[in-house]
Amino acid sequence: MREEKRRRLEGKGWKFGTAQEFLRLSDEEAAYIDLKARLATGLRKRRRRRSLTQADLAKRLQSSQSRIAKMEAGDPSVSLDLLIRSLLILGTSRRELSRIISARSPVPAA
Amino acid sequence: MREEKRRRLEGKGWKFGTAQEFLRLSDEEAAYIDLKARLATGLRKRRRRRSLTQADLAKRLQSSQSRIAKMEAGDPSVSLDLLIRSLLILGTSRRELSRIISARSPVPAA
DNA sequence: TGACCACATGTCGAATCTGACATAGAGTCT
DNA sequence: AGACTCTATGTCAGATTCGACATGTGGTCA
Repeated sequence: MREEKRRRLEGKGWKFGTAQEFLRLSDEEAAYIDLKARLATGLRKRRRRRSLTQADLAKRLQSSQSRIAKMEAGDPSVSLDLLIRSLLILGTSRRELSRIISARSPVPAA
Repeated sequence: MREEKRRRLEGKGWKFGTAQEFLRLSDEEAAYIDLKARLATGLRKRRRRRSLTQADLAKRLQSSQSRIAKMEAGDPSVSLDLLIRSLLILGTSRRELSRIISARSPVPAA
């Protein structure tokens, strides 16, 4: 992504420089964040359903507890790529993935 | 991703060290590649529908022609993140996205 | 043939993302 | 209270991905 654009996601994460910028999230940015939140929730749900702790899951994914926490929080330092790879490793099918993405509610029943 | 795992995607890209490794793609890896291919095709389709050249699209996405080519080729140097962001910028809705991902055919009609 | 045009491929410095670690809540138990 | 468990948050070196550029390929014109 472009610096110019990146720069709007200043500092650690979502904090923007000015209030108007905060209110002026572009459509794509909003869609991106929404999508990330859905995947994040989907991941947490699937982890919980298996009664795994973040540490357990981290081991399976060859990652770390802190990164799992960030994934589930939709942290800006986490890419869609990592979220999706994690879901796939948990055995999520394309069909389920598609459901997570398109469900009317941000927290799909499945 | 882990080194150990990465290392299997040696050299430039998909080429594996040995033939058995090539034939032993794990389920997640296969799903990941399949997903990437779908998004790649979806992107190309949407670009073509708008009669844009790769260079045109690159301008819109604030990227470069070569990266667009790599995206559409599902090149290993391209992340799902970039592919999805590009689709979103092209106005692809979550619903369409979900369709691209789950369609029975790897090249969804829409 | 040569001059374009759209696309593919390779490389590279810079930007971003990741796993690991430390540490800090918050909840539960004795 | 202290000990323990699970989760959240901050940091950072190393790995990955990025845009940009150069260059190659194939097609279509005159």
